[in-house]
Amino acid sequence: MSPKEKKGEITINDIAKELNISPSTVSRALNDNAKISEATKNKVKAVAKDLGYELNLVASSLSKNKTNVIGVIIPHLGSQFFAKALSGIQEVARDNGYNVIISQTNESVQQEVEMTRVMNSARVDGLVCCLTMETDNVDHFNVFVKKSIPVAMFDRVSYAVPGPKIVVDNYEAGYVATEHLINLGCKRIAHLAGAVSSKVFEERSEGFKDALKKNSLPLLSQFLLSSDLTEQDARDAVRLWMNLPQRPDGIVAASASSGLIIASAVKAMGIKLPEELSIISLGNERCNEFVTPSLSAVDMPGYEMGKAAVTQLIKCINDGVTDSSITLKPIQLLIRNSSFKH
Amino acid sequence: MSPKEKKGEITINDIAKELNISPSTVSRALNDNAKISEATKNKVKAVAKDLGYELNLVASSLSKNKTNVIGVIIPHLGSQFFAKALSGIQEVARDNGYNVIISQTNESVQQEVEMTRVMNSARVDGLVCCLTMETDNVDHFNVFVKKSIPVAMFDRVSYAVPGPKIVVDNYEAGYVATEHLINLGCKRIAHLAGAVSSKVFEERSEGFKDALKKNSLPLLSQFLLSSDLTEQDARDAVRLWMNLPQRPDGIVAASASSGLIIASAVKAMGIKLPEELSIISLGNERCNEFVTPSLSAVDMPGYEMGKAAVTQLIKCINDGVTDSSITLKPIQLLIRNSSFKH
DNA sequence: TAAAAAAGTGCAAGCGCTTGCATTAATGCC
DNA sequence: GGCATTAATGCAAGCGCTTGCACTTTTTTA
Repeated sequence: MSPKEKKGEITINDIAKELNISPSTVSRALNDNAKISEATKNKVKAVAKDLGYELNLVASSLSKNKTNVIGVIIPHLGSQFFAKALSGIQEVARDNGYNVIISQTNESVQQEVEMTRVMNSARVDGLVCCLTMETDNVDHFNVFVKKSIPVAMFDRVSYAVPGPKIVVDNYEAGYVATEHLINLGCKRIAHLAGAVSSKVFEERSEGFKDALKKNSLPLLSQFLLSSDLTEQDARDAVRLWMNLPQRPDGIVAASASSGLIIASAVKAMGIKLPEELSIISLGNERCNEFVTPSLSAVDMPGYEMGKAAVTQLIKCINDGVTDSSITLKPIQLLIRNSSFKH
Repeated sequence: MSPKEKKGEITINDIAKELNISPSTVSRALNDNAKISEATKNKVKAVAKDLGYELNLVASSLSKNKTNVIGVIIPHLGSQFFAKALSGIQEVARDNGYNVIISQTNESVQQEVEMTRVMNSARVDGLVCCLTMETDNVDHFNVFVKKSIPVAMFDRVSYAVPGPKIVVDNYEAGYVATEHLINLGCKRIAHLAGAVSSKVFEERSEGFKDALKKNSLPLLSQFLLSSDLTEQDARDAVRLWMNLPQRPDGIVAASASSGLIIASAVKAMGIKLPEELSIISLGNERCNEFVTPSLSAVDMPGYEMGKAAVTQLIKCINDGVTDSSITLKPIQLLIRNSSFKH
């Protein structure tokens, strides 16, 4: 094995030796530095290609004190909303020359804290994250704030951390969905809400309530349920509502998956959708098109949120951290067969 | 701004100065090197914590010539199967002290080539990937092979690249699914297959054909269609089949999403599922439970494949590249309401 | 045509950490 | 009590690239 192959890695020094010039010239040539003559650049590039040289990003990062890496911390990788968001994140990052390293918290605050530590160690140039449901203390982001490493948050955000926030107008989502049911003639609308501690779900609830109020419809206390939106929660809610003497004639589900479960549970009870009951969910999944009846939904633009988050993040990386806050609209109302004109 | 804060980063030198010892001792102490006394270790760790020191992985990687990063190249981040796989990949990686950097090819070979270049530049310690549908030339992986950087492939793999291969037994999937329909009494079973160029789909087809043969059922040529499994392809297949004088009484769809579309298209034609026609798809999605009738499927264990891929990869990183090839079984047959006893 | 400006390269330090080897201090042995 | 071990620490080079500054050569300007 010749010494050149020992490490299997070609460096700028190899190129330099080959051409009898200095490594600094090689570096500058490869980076298209204006001070290097075209002739030299061409020679260098040719040899680089010849030898199969590929920039060592690790070394480059160290000396430039910039990694060109964006860290992503999200609750799950497996769920549709986040998968979409991640896809958007990765695309924009790639287009701007950034790599992205990922991590999932599984809704555990402890994991979230741990992951910020890892991201810090990796010296990411920026962070995009969606907080855990339980996160209220956000001190673990201080490391980044102190170093002016921008942190962009989307969906579940905290205004206690400076940096871009990308959210959808959850209030409007709740409002629009509810109003849609009202326009169809529903009079007794129920809402399965998410944990009150979460801004996202609180706002959706507010939108729901205001839509009722604006339309002079009463809000029955049993018709507004808060939960963790687990499968069991959804089933319990359905059981409770459907055993009421006065059943609801419309349901607004706070999440895509709870909507799906509610619809399925209701159907299992033999209740006719949408004739006896209209359903709409806040958050759309591909499923919604395929179930019978297809499920109306307010679309939450995960992909767009991901893109927007990174776009803003990169702006901050380049121009310094700012507090830009983007509320994505319009939220698309997808009217399908689960909501019906009474 | 004091000089210590200028960079905002605490280094081992800062700790060394604070304690009047050498940086090497600090480094060793932090790494729990046996040659360092407990007393020193404790002092060092205390000061490190005090100053808020966090290892600079970039510098560490450079000097150790090991990044502890695993690169992932997959077709999409947004699709359910890959999202699951990614989730498994990330978990195992994290548990073993690896970070993962991601990229998606969008089924473009050119992107795939580009991404291998990026991963090489990032000096990943290992690569896990699922090839593009169109990938036949795999020369772009040679860089890694030459450097003995292990490459683990899952689902869509190439045996031309050394390293672990994680696949499901696609033949068995096709076989089992078909047999299930046969056991229900289906006599005229059709199959919408994927591109023949793909091993995955070819094997599923083979399983389908063999199941028919084994059970002495004829294979009608119009009943075996190859396609790219797009939405349009699925609709076309349904139209063709349902206009036949002798309609099929069972359909095996080569993918989860085509199965969903087939079921939906068939229902739209007023055909009764599962009374007139049984459907099963190779690949399961959450949707399948929620559609009516719920869709039977052979489950493809994405999450497990992801985990297995990284597990094998890390084994290779530690012990050298080997060609371990894992075929995941048993594939789970999820019998739901779309397949019915005739 | 001499002086000034511009163009093109090279030198060498530095990014923060790791590690082989040398050095010193402490302990054990006969 | 002198010598060989062992334990604990420091030195300094090196990982591969970047970059401020110095230097040389060429071109421009008056």
